[in-house]
Amino acid sequence: MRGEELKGHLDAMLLAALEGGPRHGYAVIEALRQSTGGKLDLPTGTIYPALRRLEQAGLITGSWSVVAGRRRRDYELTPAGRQALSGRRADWRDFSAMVTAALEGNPWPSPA
Amino acid sequence: MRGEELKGHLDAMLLAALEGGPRHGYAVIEALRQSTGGKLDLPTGTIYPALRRLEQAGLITGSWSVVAGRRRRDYELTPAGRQALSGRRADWRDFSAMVTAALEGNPWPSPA
DNA sequence: AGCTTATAGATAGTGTCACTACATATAGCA
DNA sequence: TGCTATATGTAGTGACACTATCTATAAGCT
Repeated sequence: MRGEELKGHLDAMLLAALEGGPRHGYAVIEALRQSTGGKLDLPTGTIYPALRRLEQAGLITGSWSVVAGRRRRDYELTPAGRQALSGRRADWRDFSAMVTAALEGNPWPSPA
Repeated sequence: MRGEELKGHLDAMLLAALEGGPRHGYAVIEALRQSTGGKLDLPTGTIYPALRRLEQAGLITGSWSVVAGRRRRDYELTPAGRQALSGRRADWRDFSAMVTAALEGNPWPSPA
């Protein structure tokens, strides 16, 4: 999966991955890997900065915990995050419909 | 339409806009505006550099002409461009299926 | 004891690319 | 004379997902 393609859509997917309940970064990676049948395999260098960005934006809140001797930062959707998620989903529907329309284009040529 | 969202998908749309026959940059903008019901309204600062990039990549070829006293650069798909277009269309189908899957996610929580 | 893998997090730096803002020029209309 | 549409172009910016690298613990294998 070429990197550029993802631009602008990552946040929506991260929020969606947290919709089912709190998750830490590593678990988000796995959740997305599972829900996309292995197609989306995000590097840690992508996910951790992105989660910070979402936290700073107030869309998720993080809290530290220690499980099996390993520290985790669990993230949870805020109300604003839930709202943002539904907005992003709508955006995606619009966007994908638009691109699909552009790719289907005009069956017959209408030359300038 | 936020700019970042488009990243990586613009080339496919430009190639698609040229599929019905040669077009110059300005006409490509209008073609995409029409085929997307006005949703995609590309600025000239986006389209002209992008067409250059595609030309340099060998996916389209351009030629100057003068119509009604105005000079135009008409672009046409090369065989490589047609091949690239069908590849990009397939990429888009995969990509959009992946994002949709990620956004639908898991209905019930499966906490880590 | 030593090695590898999985788990878990982080950051510095890079590269791509669509964008804004601006500049140029012709044609047609009011 | 000015405005709009047509037509192309460049310089510079900013966003952001990426690569590469680092730290650290636990579990499993040999």
